[in-house]
Amino acid sequence: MARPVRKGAETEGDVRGRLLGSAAELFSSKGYAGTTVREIVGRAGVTKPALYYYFRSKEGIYLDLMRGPLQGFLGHIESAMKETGTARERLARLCLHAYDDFVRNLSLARIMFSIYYGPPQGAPYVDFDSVQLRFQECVIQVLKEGIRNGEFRREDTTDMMWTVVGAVNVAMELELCRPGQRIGREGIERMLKIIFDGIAGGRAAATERRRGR
Amino acid sequence: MARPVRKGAETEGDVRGRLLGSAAELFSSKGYAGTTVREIVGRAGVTKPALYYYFRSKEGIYLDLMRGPLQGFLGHIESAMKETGTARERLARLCLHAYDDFVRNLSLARIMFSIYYGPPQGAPYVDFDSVQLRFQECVIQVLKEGIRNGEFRREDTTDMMWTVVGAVNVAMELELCRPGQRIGREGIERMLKIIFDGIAGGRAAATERRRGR
DNA sequence: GTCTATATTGAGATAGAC
DNA sequence: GTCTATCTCAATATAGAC
Repeated sequence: MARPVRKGAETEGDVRGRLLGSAAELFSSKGYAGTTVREIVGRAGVTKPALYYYFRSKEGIYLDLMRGPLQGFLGHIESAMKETGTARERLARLCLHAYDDFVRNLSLARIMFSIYYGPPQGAPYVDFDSVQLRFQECVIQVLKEGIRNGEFRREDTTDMMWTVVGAVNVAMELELCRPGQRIGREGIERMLKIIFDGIAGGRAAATERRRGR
Repeated sequence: MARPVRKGAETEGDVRGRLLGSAAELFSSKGYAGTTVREIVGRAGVTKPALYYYFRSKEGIYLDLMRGPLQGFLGHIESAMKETGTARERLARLCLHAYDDFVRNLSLARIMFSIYYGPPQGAPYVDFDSVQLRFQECVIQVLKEGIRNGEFRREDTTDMMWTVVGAVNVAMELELCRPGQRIGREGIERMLKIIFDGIAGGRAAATERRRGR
């Protein structure tokens, strides 16, 4: 044998890719401040100058790591919004797309989650908020369509949106802290059914409302 | 003037209390690994040996900080379970107690949240899970009572529980990342109404179900 | 591009005076 | 109990050879 050929057969192959993969796992399992560049390069099988060559710093590799999945998520919800169907179907698809994206990038999602909801740990600023906001806007938009066509009651769409977002979030959170006991896609659909029934419009709900006022 | 009298007039007064307060704010705003003991003692107006005297280490002050609120939370939900009323009322009270407790200890809640759902950041292990599990058990217990007395449909209580927990969590998360735009107690009550309507039993829902099968 | 070797800073923790 | 002074080690980052 000549020297060990690692290119192609590896998860990433090149040094840059191995560094990104290593950083993702370590940031995800120990946090940003809790991870050292020694560990990152050690797990990637290279030395420190390699990291400082490809990325300019610890902050640099962190930022490079975040950008991809965030852009991907935005793209996926935009294309999910183009699909057709009832409001219930479209909302379910939107939520499941978000959940699938989350599970696909579970490692990075964990560190994003902990920095978005928790302390920044000294990590450089990343605008998670605008992504979250865009998702909420999409949910509200479909809810309003559902109200217009009579699928949902004519009530506060913000409240409805938060309830829907809560269901998706709780499925994600369960995936983070108790993967065994996860709700999964089917669980999300069952939670959404409960919520949709709770905000249902149409005959029964309409008469009930007229009676109530 | 003699030397500045700080006792009593301070938030905490004694050195130990000032150290705890300082650590709470710093862990909350910078994470466990992102906070240094120099910062903790600096903000508390004392020097390092004082911290190592009262607590044995950085891990020690962190653990002392977590224990109180966690025990308090457990106590509050147990006493909330003793109160009476309809299942809807009891569930709402349970959720609002949890939310109130969260808001009351917002600083610590932030760091708990980020370590429970995210990477441990090198912080020593704390059993957040059993507290969360106990809350979930309580929700399920009241849901089952609601099914027995006809308030709720006879369906999967786990799905119902997750939907309820999702609503509470989303209110907490909003408090963490966008305090201005918070849903608050009233928002939780409105979300719960949606969910309760979605799982409602009684006359209408009962006939609907008999028809559906 | 990737290494060895090292600079520099600041981390957690402690000895010992008062 | 609280301080000054200091230990030890590991952190991020870089210089410069190959």
